[in-house]
Amino acid sequence: MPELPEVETIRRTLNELVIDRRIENVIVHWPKIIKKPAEKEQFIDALKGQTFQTIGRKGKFLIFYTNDFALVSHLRMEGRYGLFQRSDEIDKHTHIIFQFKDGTELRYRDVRKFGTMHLFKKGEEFSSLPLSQLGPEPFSDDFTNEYLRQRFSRTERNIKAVLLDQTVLTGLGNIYVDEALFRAGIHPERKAPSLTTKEIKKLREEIILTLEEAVEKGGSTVRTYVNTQGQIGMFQLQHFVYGRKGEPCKKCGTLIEKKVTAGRGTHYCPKCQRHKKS
DNA sequence: AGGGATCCTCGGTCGC
DNA sequence: TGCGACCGAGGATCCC
Repeated sequence: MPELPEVETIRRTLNELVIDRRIENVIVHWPKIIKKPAEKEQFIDALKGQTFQTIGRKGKFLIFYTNDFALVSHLRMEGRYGLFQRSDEIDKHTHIIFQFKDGTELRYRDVRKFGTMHLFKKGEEFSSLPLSQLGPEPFSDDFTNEYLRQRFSRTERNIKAVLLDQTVLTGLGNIYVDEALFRAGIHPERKAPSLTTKEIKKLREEIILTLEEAVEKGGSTVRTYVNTQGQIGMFQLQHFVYGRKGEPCKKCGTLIEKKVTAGRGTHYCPKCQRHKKS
């Protein structure tokens, strides 16, 4: 499930692979991935003849910029891109193909078909969903302690749910929320408004540090059973809690627990993240 | 406001 | 032991 560090790693890799390549044709095997425009033919016609200029990112969204368009792509759980030769065998989970003049092609694979693509005229991509409602990037100047305090104060939800909410902060998913909460010593079921000023400061620091370290390691590789080219992150080796249920805490030795919180599998150390009643 | 349903497939588990 | 049936995971959006 790619989150900010994985998407950033993919962005950097794709920038090397597809910039300056001109799209000769687009093949769509599963149209439901394309949410905008409504008809796949419009999507195909718009992109034919366009050249990839740069690739941006907002939270977990990739934004492919061409001469006239911004293609907003979300990988959800298992979406992945790869550059292939046209003669390479096509995997059954390949749903969208961007063919280039030189015989190479960018393929989008997605076993669960949960990923989405929205095509906008360049400049209009931030004005409507899915990008319009996103909160600040964790690395931006807008992501301050005071901002977090305000957002936490006007909800009754627990901190896990709030940090997963992309309108609060964009880029965190299940892995990095669990990791940041552990590193900040905060129980995932604490009510967001119960966090002290000191805890908010620590949490903000650990969110940034965790993401920075993860980007540096190329992200986390979880469930690597289908290994396409590239993008093999190593940050999973640094995980304190995610995917470590039943294993000893790296700080205190207590066994890591997992339970469902905010509808998500949630990993935590019951000792390092003791639940303080609010 | 916030919790639930929805979209998908496949690996894992259950039960015969 | 073999195999079909069923369940759950998971991000964002829509629904209520």
